Amino acid sequence: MDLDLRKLRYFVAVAEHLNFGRAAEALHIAQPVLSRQIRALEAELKVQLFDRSSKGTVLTPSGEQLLADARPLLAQASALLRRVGAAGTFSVGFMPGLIITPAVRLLASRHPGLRVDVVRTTWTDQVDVIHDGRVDVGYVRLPVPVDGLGIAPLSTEPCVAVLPATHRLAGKESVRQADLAGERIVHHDSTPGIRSVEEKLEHVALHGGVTILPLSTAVFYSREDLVHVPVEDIAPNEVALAWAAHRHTPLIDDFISIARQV
Amino acid sequence: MDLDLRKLRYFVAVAEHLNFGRAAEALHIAQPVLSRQIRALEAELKVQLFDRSSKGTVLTPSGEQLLADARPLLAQASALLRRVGAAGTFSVGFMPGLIITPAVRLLASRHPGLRVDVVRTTWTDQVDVIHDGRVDVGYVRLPVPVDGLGIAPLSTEPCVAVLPATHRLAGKESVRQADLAGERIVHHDSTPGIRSVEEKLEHVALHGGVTILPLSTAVFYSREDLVHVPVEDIAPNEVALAWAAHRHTPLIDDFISIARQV
DNA sequence: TAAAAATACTCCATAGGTATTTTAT
DNA sequence: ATAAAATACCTATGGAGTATTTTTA
Repeated sequence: MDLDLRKLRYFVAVAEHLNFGRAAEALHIAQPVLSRQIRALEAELKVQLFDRSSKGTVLTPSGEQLLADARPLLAQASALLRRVGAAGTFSVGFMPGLIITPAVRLLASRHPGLRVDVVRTTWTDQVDVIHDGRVDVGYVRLPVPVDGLGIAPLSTEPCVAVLPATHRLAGKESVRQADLAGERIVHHDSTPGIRSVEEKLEHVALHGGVTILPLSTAVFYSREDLVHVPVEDIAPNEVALAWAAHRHTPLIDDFISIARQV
Repeated sequence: MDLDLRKLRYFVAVAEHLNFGRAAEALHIAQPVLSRQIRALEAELKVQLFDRSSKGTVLTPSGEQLLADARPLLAQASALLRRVGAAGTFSVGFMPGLIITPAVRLLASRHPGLRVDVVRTTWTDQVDVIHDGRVDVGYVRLPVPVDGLGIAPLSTEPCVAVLPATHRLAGKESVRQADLAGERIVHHDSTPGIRSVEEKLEHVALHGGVTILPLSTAVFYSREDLVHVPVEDIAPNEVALAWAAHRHTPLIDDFISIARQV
């Protein structure tokens, strides 16, 4: 009748290891238990999930199908657990540089007794915190993977180039992308070891590179030895509010309308 | 460790009835069992879900919070069950009047061995079939409640007024909304007992009313005794492809790109 | 006193464990 | 012979039932 999330979790482990013994080890249970549970799951679903041939275990098409649904379901379940634990508090995620105080204040004033938390996010976890229930809504910088999210665009802001105060372009009113050709541009992905904006700026200051940031981020992290110059021909950065698409609570709806107004 | 969906289902029943005895009856279990299960759930979650005062049972804030997450989670779980049962087939929903054959053919030709089903939907269930797993993707007519859906706009088409061949406006090249003032306009919602386009048209033919339909729908259901005339000043109807936002399978991605091209 | 929920108890299905067997390379 | 999964068998947890008690309007 009801799906058993424990069995589903076991199934995902087997699907990931494609080996009952190692999956059982990862799950901290004995291998025969796992074999039996997967067989039970197959019986309950009336579907074969794995082909256990001698040369290894592989997913059947039904198994692939189940796996595609199983992961988000388990994620949603654990998000539910996290949220129930934090009931009575409303959490708002935000990327560095974004000012969310007015909206948060307004929400708090409208709902006396509600505790409102703010959670600073990064490029890498700005959507994760929404999916896993750490926040109810998040201010994100687009583009983001929109699967499973509701999105309300809020504002756009120009991008600036951040460079050492001694840089040849430092005094300019504005620059174009072409002016930056040949510069050492510091990206999150391209430069290993760079995990935060602070580190990015440190890198720029140390090695005389350049990095591109949304204006508010550049202002937020401004340093004496660095300056920023608007880049004319880069698409402006878009800020949006995002939430788990399937959720519908009065608080979330309320916050969305507040964020749109502010 | 793992959330128990059975207990969650019990919880939703109690939350809906706000009475353990009646909820137990609806669940076909004994009342003491339900009391014990809810207490167990509260213990597992370390949260009180109901205030059981003498004058009745009410949800606590934590309970409200849980309820908001519980319903979509249970819906997703039952959608999962439905989909696993239908593994190996890909189902496409469509509203009447939409031509989906080329896209369906193309998908089938690209995936030999795949069974492709088509499911005719209505205004009222065009998104339900996506959420409950009866279809993998659906051609929908906007606007739809977008929560939990991924949407890809496909095309727009003009709206036409459908009226009896004998109507005073029947011969016109086109009409404006003002021309229809004073006519008996047949809507889905406003006219009780109207459940399908066929019934709507029957109503129009019988009582000399008028109804507004997207062009393709009017053509699809054309009858000898009815004619249709473009309405200039109604926003064109938008057709989109929609799918469960959290799902990501190669087949869905493939169909999306096919639908966009066709 | 009546209605609603909780408690006491019994029974059984099933998850988990260890030891062992089957199966295919 | 070895590795991987399945089977056999045991224990204990926990779900479901009935009968009963507690609580409060």
